[in-house]
Formats: sequence, structure tokens, C-alpha cells
Amino acid sequence: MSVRHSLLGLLDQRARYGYELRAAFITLVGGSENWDIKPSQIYTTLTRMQETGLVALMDGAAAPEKRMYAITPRGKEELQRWLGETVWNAPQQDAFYLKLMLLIMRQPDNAASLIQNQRKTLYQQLHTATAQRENLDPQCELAHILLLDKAIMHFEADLRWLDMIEARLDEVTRQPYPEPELRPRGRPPQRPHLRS
Amino acid sequence: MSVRHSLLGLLDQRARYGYELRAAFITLVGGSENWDIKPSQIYTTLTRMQETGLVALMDGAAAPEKRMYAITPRGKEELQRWLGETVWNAPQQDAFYLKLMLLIMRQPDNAASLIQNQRKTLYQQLHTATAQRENLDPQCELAHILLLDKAIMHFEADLRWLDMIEARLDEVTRQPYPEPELRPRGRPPQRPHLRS
DNA sequence: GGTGCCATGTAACGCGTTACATGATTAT
DNA sequence: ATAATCATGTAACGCGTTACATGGCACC
Repeated sequence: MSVRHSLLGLLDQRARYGYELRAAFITLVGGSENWDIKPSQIYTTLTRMQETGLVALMDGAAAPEKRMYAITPRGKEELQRWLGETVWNAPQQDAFYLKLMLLIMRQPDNAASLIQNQRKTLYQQLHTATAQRENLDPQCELAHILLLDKAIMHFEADLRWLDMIEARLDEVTRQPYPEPELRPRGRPPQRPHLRS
Repeated sequence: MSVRHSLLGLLDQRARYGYELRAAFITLVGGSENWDIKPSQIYTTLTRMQETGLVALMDGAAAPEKRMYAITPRGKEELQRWLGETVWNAPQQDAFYLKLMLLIMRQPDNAASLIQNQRKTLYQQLHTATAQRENLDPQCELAHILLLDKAIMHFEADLRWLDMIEARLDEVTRQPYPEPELRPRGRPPQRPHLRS
């Protein structure tokens, strides 16, 4: 969802070609380590946007092997609409939580080490982000600093969350997995009563 | 990535059919408000997993219209492998950041209201999560409480982050968007020097 | 007789990745 | 020479959503 509109935003500044758009996007998010966007996605997205009428291919008399795209009025509308929309952070689709729950069902004794493992990874990610942040110049890369600040705050929150889980791990492990309530077809769970 | 393996995990407990798997998954994550998974995804995923050999369809003499799936040895292997993997939280793919940056380029004066707007949404989400948390019973839904705690902590972090951004908004707005360094083909930006 | 739950799908599309493929130019 | 960068794609696949479609059974 974001990529399409970001391209629209960058094309709103001026007409650009695919390769340039990719570079501009990566610059915008502060390096390909943070958000790598593959060339293939750029080009397929541009084609789709062209078909939808959000962008138009300019005639390339001037730039032979470059395909310059420009935003259309429809594209400007759509960009404006998107900018006005508030961002809804997706609900809790947490891969670690799922993994932990499924592990607890299978091998509850391994849960503690899964948590330890995850903590290590988070520390590492936190460290990387912090180091990256130190190397940025507030005078000209303030935006990237703020983006990293968010990452750092989230990593810290995740670490505190792991502590909470660890503290109550025994309790969690002891709670049974709640089976969903379903009244299936087929045989209702009839206890066999003697021949009617 | 998580759904496929979650189904595998649930099938590892015992054989189940699609409808049941969906209910079990939703129960696992604490309700469809948190993580709604569409029936269509369940069935297509099961088909794909069957083709890959991770699950097998049982012969349905007993359950005529239900398609019972069981995990295969290959499936158990894959589940075990996945459980051992640590979860790498994706780098900073932040839709709000992108929107803010693009808005600053287009209409810098609207940035403040975008932030206000986002803050409102976050407060609302925080409130919803908090209310939901209150209604859970620690005696039997501790896991769901922990999941909500994570959401709450992240919402709080996001709100603090918004404060940081707001505090430095003027500064950010004044910094120019850094154009990516590209040395394009075609005409290198040659200042016309008199006929050689 | 209708509403809602049980149960299973297909089709089409958008997003994103990996792998594959091509060819020109520029810098070392 | 050759490696890096510039520049553009295609094909296949997995994940996820929306919309469409079907049909049986249970309860009121």
C-alpha cells in the first residue's frame, strides 16, 4: 500500500524513471538496509499504475532508453486522498506470539530458551539501530534519526514485553489451550445409547 | 509466513478440517478483531501445503463433507525447523513516516494536522486495547492479555514518538529532501562548452 | 419460512520476493 | 579487461483480500 503511493508522491515532485524512483525511495527511507525495494517491484507497480491511469509514460524522444513517468490528474487526486487518510496500525499480528504459543503446546520446556533467543535477537537489532543512529547528522538527516528512534523505542518495548512474558511463563504454560466452540455436523458427539 | 506454520502447529495436535482450523487460529490469537483470517486463505493454504507434502488429506469415509487434514512427517520437520528459527522483526517500514515526509514536500503546512490526526487514531486504538484487556480473565486468558500488553506498549511508544516528531517538526520541515546521487546516462549534465 | 451457522471452495487482483535475463556505459 | 553502476524488464510463486458461489442443517 505504501509503495504505490510513495511513487506517486515522488512523481508529484517531477517526472522520473524507474531506476531513479527506486533510488529516491531508498533515500527517503534512509538506505536500503531499512527498506529495500526491488527493481522488479518498481517496474511492475509502474506498469499497473499506468494501466490504472495514475501515471502516464512520457514520449521518450529526449530520453531514449529511459522510461519517464509523470503523474496524471487522477494520480494527484489519489495522492491527495491517501495523504488525508490516517494510518491504521495493523492489529496484533505477532509472529513471535504465535510461535511461543505453538511451542508451549508441543514442547513447553523449550519455551524459556525461545524467549532467551528472541531477547538476544532484539538486543542485537537494538544495538544496530542505536549505532546507526549515532552516525547520522542531525543537521541534515533528522528525519532518518526520527525513523530510527521509532525502531529503537519499539525494540525497547519488545524487550520489556519479553520480560513480562518470562515472569509469567509458568502461569501461561499451565493454562490449557482453549478449544474453539464449534457444533460440527456429522455425528453430534452422541454417547451411544442402547438400541432405540 | 505465520499462518502456514500456525496451521501446521494446530494440525500437529490432531487432524482437523479447514473450518475448524480457522476457528482454532482465531481462538489462538484471541478473537477475529485481532487477527481475522479469511476462509479462502485457509483453504488455498491447505491445498498448497498438501501439494508441498506438509499435510495430507485423510480419507473421509467417516466425515463425508469435511476434509480432514493431518500433518505429515515432512510437515513435522518443517514445523520443528520454524519453531527453532528466531523471529526477525521487519525493519522500519513505517507508512506514517512515508506519508509525513511526502506531505512535507507537498504541503508542509498540513504536517501538523496530520500528526494531530494520527495522535487521535492512536489514542483511540490504545483505548480500545486497554478496554479489551480489562475484560479478560487472567485465570484463563493470560496469553491474550500478554498479547494486548504488547499492543498497548507499542501504541504508547508511537504516541511518544509523535511527540518527538512534533517537537522537531519545524526543523524537519526546513531540511531539504536529499536527492539520490545518480549519474544518469543520456546527457550528462554537461555545461555547454564552446565547440571543441 | 428466514436467519444464522456450518462447510467448502473459485477467480481475480495487489503486494512483495526470488530468480533469471539483457545490454550499455563508466571507472579502475 | 573487468567490475560496478545504469537501466529495464519477465516469470513464477507465496501471501493476503474481496467478491462470488454453493449447499446443508438448526433454531425460532
